[in-house]
Amino acid sequence: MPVTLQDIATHLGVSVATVSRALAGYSGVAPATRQRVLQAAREMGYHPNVTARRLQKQSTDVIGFIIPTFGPRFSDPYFSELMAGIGNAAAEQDYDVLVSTCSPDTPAEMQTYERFVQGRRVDGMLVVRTREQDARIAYLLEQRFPFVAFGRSRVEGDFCYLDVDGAAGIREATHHLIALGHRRIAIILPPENLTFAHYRRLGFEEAMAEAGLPIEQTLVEHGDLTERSGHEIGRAFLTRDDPPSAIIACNDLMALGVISAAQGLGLTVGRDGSAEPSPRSVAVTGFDDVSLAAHSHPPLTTVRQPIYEIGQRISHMLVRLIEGETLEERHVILTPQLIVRESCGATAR
Amino acid sequence: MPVTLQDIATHLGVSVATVSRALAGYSGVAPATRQRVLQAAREMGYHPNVTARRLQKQSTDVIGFIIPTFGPRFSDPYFSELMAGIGNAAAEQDYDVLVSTCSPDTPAEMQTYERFVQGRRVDGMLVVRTREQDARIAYLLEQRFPFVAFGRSRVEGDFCYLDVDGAAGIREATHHLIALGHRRIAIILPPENLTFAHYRRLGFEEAMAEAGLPIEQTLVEHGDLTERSGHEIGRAFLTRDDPPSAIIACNDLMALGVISAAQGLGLTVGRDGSAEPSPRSVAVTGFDDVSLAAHSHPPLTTVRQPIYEIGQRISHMLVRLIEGETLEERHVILTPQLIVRESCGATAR
DNA sequence: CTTGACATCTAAAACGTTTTAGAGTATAAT
DNA sequence: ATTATACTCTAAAACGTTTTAGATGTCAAG
Repeated sequence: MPVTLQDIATHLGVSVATVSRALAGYSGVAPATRQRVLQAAREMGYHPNVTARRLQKQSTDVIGFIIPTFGPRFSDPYFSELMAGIGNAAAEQDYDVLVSTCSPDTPAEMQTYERFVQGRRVDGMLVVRTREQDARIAYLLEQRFPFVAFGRSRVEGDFCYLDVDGAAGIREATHHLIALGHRRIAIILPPENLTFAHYRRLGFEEAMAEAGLPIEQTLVEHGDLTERSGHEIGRAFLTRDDPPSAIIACNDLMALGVISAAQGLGLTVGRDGSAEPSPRSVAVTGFDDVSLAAHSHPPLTTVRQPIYEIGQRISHMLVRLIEGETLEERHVILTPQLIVRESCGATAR
Repeated sequence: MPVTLQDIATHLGVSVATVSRALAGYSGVAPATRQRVLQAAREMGYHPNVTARRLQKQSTDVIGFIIPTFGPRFSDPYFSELMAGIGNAAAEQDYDVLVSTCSPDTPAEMQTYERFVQGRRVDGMLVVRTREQDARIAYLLEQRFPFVAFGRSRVEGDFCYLDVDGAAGIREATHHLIALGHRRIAIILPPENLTFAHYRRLGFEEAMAEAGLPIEQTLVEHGDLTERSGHEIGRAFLTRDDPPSAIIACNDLMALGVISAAQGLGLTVGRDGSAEPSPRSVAVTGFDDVSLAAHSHPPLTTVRQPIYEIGQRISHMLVRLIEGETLEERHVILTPQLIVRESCGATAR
């Protein structure tokens, strides 16, 4: 029993068309009539039915966002912040966000994309955690469906993306550790199929090469981006006979796991009083700068990517794309910033 | 140019009605015809237009979830896990989830609820982080709009909710600390207007009273649930002349903040070797058991609420409510479980 | 040979909006 | 007085589906 245009029209003795245009603010309706319509709409508590409007307009003003969740229990501050950025920017532009969660690279994930796209539930998609071979991107390209990716991919064809220069970020972090005297540096990379794993490895390799340092392959591991994974791999590194003096984790969650593993082994994270790297201490760096990073103990040296702003920006880009406006930049690369805190031992405790 | 029922109908020389019923699996269409329709639909790549279907059915099969975000930058592993639970359960029941983010208790928040409800964008709402006086709940009740709350509220009127017995959880945590010899116990409560703050305070008061211990009001503070807040308040507690020997934080994020503050002050969190509480150590407990809790250093003693399952359950309850099925229980209270780890000093380091 | 029952199908209405094409009526210009 | 020009309004189509009411044909029972 919600009030419809028809209700207002009959109540006022005019046609639905007139009511519609009066409310839409079109010209071609007498000021007096418009006032009457506006008032009646207010009094009768009219609220447009978006479904009907969507059917007519053949667009939904909704964007889709499918969160790749590892495992059923999924907990990551990174995504809540990204979500906030996406949601707020979308709301500003009068768009809604339809969200779903799926394990990456599964049939269920592709089905969800199809559900969103084929059912025309959304006008465009946001793709995050891009993969080297990304079936989602291939599919969206093939369907010629509007989308913006956070991250690059090897997939054939051009598409809009925003990415952070992970190579530069890790390069800087590595340089920093080298400058602090570290020579044996371990790295915990993201899962190999994710595009950003490639760039982060690259940055590490470049920095080590520039410094003329060899890379020991046994000090290069892939984690799954959880603190648990960081804990396990970190512990494995640190209990070797020849442990590294520094560990680069490719996201903050894993870095926090490494810190906890190190402390569990009685090691000091960061500076332990000696000027040089010592066997009783280990330097740790992360990537992301989630809000926990600043409040861990010791505070985490990390590479900051502005997650919230990234959410906003890809949201904006997608809306522009949907509305057919030309994008000033179809490919955006952001340079992340090294945030030096105490976990690498650079500053006093 | 997506394929419509009409397209199939003309292609096959039958009416849209027949195509529709054939696809819907209704009786009243000859088996042979049904086969022809099914095949044509497959070949032509037909996908129903959900918007049209929604308009006809007058329902959307979408549930709404508005995340209360403190501050623009918002980062909480708790919500990503809740979201995963809600999303997965919804998907199982062929429902979609429309998500938005708003600062709690603002006009913008109410507008978003109105937007969802009045525009009939969703068939029901999920309300989380309930407040003592909750305008959202009052509004939904007044509109007679289906919703399920995670948490109780003082508002007039009956509604469906699921809640965790926070009083019991904090009572147990407090008992545990008392049993370990703690007498001066501080607590960092959630913001006062949130309903669960009330119950958690209650649990604390009950446990202290049972043990015949006085509550010092200067050791009772309200935080804002961020690690930052935990850090600040924890530091304030610990730099007093008469610091508490234990601090109960009402969520894990704040507890992690407290731990980092304590360690920053050179204190040991958990056991420091002595059998009794010592001035060089402090016990810390949290609430939630987010996945970080198990991997912090020391691992966090906390009260576990099964966040993922809670998400699933409220999602299920809401769908039942929407579909007019009778709920076995309109009010569910879950008993949380104390998880003893090392941050309270009970187990060896 | 009816009559009714049944199976199969279709036309048309309905959902609530926007928009196109045009009708009707003033007012101004010729 | 006629024509043109706004101006204001409306009827109707359209969006793609579901569903109601009814049409048509077949067959069996009477």
